[in-house]
Amino acid sequence: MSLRLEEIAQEAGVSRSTVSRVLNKEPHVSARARERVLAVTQPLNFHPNATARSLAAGRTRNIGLVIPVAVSSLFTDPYFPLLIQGITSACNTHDYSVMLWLADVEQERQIISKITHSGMVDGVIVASALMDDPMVQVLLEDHIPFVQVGRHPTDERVSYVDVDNYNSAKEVVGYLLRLGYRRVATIAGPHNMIAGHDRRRGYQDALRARGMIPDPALIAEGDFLEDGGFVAMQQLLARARQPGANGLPDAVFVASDMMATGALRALRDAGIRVPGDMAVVGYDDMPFAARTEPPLTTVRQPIHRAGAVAAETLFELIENPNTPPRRIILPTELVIRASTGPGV
Amino acid sequence: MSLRLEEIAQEAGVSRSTVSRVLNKEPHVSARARERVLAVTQPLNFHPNATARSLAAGRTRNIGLVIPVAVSSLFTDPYFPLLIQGITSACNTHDYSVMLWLADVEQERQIISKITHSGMVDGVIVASALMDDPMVQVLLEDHIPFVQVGRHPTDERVSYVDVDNYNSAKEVVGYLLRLGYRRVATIAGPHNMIAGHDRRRGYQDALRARGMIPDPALIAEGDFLEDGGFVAMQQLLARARQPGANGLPDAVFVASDMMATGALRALRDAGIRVPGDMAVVGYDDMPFAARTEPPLTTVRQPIHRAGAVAAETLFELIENPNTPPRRIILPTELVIRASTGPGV
DNA sequence: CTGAAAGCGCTTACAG
DNA sequence: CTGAAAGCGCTTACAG
Repeated sequence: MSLRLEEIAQEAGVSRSTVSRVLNKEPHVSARARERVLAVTQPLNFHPNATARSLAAGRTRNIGLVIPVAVSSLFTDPYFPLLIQGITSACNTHDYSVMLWLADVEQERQIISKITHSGMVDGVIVASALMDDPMVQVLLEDHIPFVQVGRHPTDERVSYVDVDNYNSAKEVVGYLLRLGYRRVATIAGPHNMIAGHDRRRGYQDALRARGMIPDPALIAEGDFLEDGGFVAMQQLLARARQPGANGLPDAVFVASDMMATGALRALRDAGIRVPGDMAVVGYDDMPFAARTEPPLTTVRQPIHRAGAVAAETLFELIENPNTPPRRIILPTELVIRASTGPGV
Repeated sequence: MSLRLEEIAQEAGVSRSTVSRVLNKEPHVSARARERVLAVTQPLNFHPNATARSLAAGRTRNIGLVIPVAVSSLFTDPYFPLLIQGITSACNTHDYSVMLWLADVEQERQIISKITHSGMVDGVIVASALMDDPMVQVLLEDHIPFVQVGRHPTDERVSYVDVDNYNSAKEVVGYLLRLGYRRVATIAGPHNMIAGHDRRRGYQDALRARGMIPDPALIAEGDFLEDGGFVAMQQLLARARQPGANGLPDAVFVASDMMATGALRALRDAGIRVPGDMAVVGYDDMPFAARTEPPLTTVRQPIHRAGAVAAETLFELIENPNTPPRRIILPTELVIRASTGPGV
């Protein structure tokens, strides 16, 4: 169907090897040969067959992006589009392509083993793995270069890029405390996801740092999505109405902006004013966080950049197989808006 | 690194050809040979090298998903994640993989020609092409099987899946008219995107069908995103305040739910009540449409399904090269919620 | 610097 | 039904 190196070689009056060398930008080619080859190759917009090239070279220049099962429902979260944009943008500039797998419950195992055993990709990015995701072990055992978006809690062979969820959460809760809020609740992310876990710990330790004891009644858990935040806030409100309860929280740290919008909606429904009756903080600084009612104080994390850095780190691991595991923490930033008010 | 067919063959006591046949589920293999092969292949979780297989077979079982430049900013729209989920899900069940390209301004040409000339994929899905996207011509000329999500306005060689944007828009505007609204405005999508174009025409013809003449002052254009809807609504309001204007619209058909949330925000800011002062209609029925304030009357379109159908159509085109162009229209549904009120 | 040739790991007529 | 062998279109030592 398409032209082959052979045809180009004939046309240019050189050997197939030389054409290959020119196309791969290898150094030891005479200027003359190079010109001749490019003279026929450029106007034709010729690209060598990627499959044959992969087979011969032993590398595909493809990376896999795997978004595991339990979080694929999270795909309605603007987090993933941003991450994907970052990844594809790095791939474009480094001449890699990305294969996308949204791993489905029953299919996950099967997909992973296909990926790892069939040589479709040179490496893998795992987005938001669960804390106990077995996929990571498979990748490790099979020596597939991979980087995880989100740190691995225990295994230090895992390369990752993440933000400092623990300290950033601690910081923003500290900010609430300094504003004078005293019953600070949290709507945490899933405890089996590392970001959920770390932000929750940050919340707890911020309280402890002030000599306060985290009250389980002030901790609800959501799934990082809007509805989850809505339901979790309703739980918090219901608990506050129980006999013997200590009344409404005066502030809440919500572990994602999506959940925060759900929480705001629950508060609106309940006639509770923000920040007058309750301060609200989110996490992510999604584009919409500046436009919620009221605008959301939140923690900005560089999602697009995390994607790009993850990809670039993966390229490094692929191209230098002896690179030790890379653990990269990207900076966050506290963004103060109206939802936390002036304090009490 | 990995095992090859050769090793499996030796272990199973058959030839490499036979192993290949078993793995490819070809019919003419004796039960005995099949068993022997599977006996060694299954426990090992063996997968033949995808690259070698592609090269030998002349097909990759990969499809490309290309989201062109001008819409890649739209990637913050939940539309794309839903579409992608539909596509990957069909790919999983049909044993295809998807390669993802978000084509960037300068890179688009380059990416397309790499895709079409290097044989990385057997076909391509083009999501939301601009009406004059040159990529389509390239795909056509190079005889690459492809299907577009969104119809092509003129070229009947293009296979696509779409919804009936024109009639569904006409229908929902007709609904507003039957409710008694008389100054019905629209916030249209970009005129260079087919969906924006068609929904706008549907709006205009619904008015004409009632003997009304579309008033340019009642037509604003947005980019399908939240901010675009916000700005467009502000324009509409500003025009209504001009000297000689005929006052506020009493209803507005917004061409996407995202823009509708922006429009609602602009109305809230301006102290205009929905639906009391102005009825608002969206398009898409995104998950959040049921939770806006007030909940949004909208047109439900099956985005996830469109992705799956686009993929399946592409598989058909790939596997039966003589298939004539397929033009598939998926059904929409009018979803009535509070934002249009009981009528006047 | 350059070319002839082996080889990447499969699939698939072809012959039996 | 099965195997030996050619061939897919490249890359890359190897020799010169």
